[in-house]
Amino acid sequence: MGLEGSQTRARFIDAAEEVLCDEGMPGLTARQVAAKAGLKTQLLYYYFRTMDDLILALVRRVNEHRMERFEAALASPEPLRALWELNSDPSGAALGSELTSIATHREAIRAEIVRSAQLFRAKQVEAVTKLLGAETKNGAGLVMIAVALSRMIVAESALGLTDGHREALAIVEEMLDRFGAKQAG
Amino acid sequence: MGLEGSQTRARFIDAAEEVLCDEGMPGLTARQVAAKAGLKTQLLYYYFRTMDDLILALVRRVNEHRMERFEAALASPEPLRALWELNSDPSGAALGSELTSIATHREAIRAEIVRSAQLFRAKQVEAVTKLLGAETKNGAGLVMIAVALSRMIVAESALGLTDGHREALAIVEEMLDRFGAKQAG
DNA sequence: GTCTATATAATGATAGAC
DNA sequence: GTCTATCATTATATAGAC
Repeated sequence: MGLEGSQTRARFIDAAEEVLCDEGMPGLTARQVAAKAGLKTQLLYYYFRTMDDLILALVRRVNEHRMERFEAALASPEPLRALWELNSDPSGAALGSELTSIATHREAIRAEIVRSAQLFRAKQVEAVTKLLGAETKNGAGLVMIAVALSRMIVAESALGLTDGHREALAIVEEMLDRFGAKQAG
Repeated sequence: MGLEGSQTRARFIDAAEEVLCDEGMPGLTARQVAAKAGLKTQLLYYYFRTMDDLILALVRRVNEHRMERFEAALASPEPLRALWELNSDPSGAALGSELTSIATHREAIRAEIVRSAQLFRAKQVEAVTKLLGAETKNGAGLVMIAVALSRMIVAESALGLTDGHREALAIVEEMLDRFGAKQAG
């Protein structure tokens, strides 16, 4: 059984994703990942040369998941709202923020994260621009606002800080209703 | 000379602010702060019982600075634009993001950060609502969007990821022009 | 492939001399 | 107040037995 397709290897990546979601980047240590996987810390270094290697594999995994969920959202009956909900999903938004944090502090992984973020943004902008059609000529700007807003709301909510969230969500709802109506009609 | 008013104590806090700006939360260690201050690591524990104590003092300092700059922005000839620029200032926006990160990972300091974030948001919402007057009934929502957007743009720019930034800034500029014109007229 | 044992560096923090 | 010396803990990572 090769290293690439190994089930044990996959368990480490699964555990890393869980840890990143629950504890964020500071918790992403060899010990915590191995503990979550129920495996020995030293075994991790049999499957991954370094922690950066594990994190790189994790980043690729997170991006694949994100892309799958993105395609599913596009196929839903109300794609704009589904996209907003995808971005607002606590675990998804948290992972997005943590990826930015990882990219900031780990040079070795930065390029991969930036590249995949660019790809994901391009896909989202393309989809939103198409969905909005003649409604606006600035789909990219709206995507930026939606992504930034959803991430901040999720991060702050985790702290119990919700001031202004209701009002911001009202703006989003108004736009979704307006554009959703145009799509349906 | 008491501990509170000590100049050496202030040097540690200065150094901590620099480190937080340059390296982010992972770099905020006793050794790095002391090195930046040009002082011994152990001396830090004479002035601060624990690292959390130092970080708490830093949080209070950052908030004071932020409030001062906020008041200055309000007094400027174009307050809305000055507020946007305050939020978009790389060091200010980076500190805002790092404070959220600290609050997420350090329970002991969370309450202080959340409280000051609530205070700052309330002040910003009050000011923007007043400045916009009859233009909008949702100043809080606009403040949320502006803060979230500026933080994300600053964080991404530091990674060399600028896709969509121009388009998002165009939306902000359009609104500043519109509301600025109403103020002037 | 998985284990025990260990190397090395960094972390927060304390004791006690001066 | 500042110093030297030190400790316990955790980090990444490796060596070698089985």
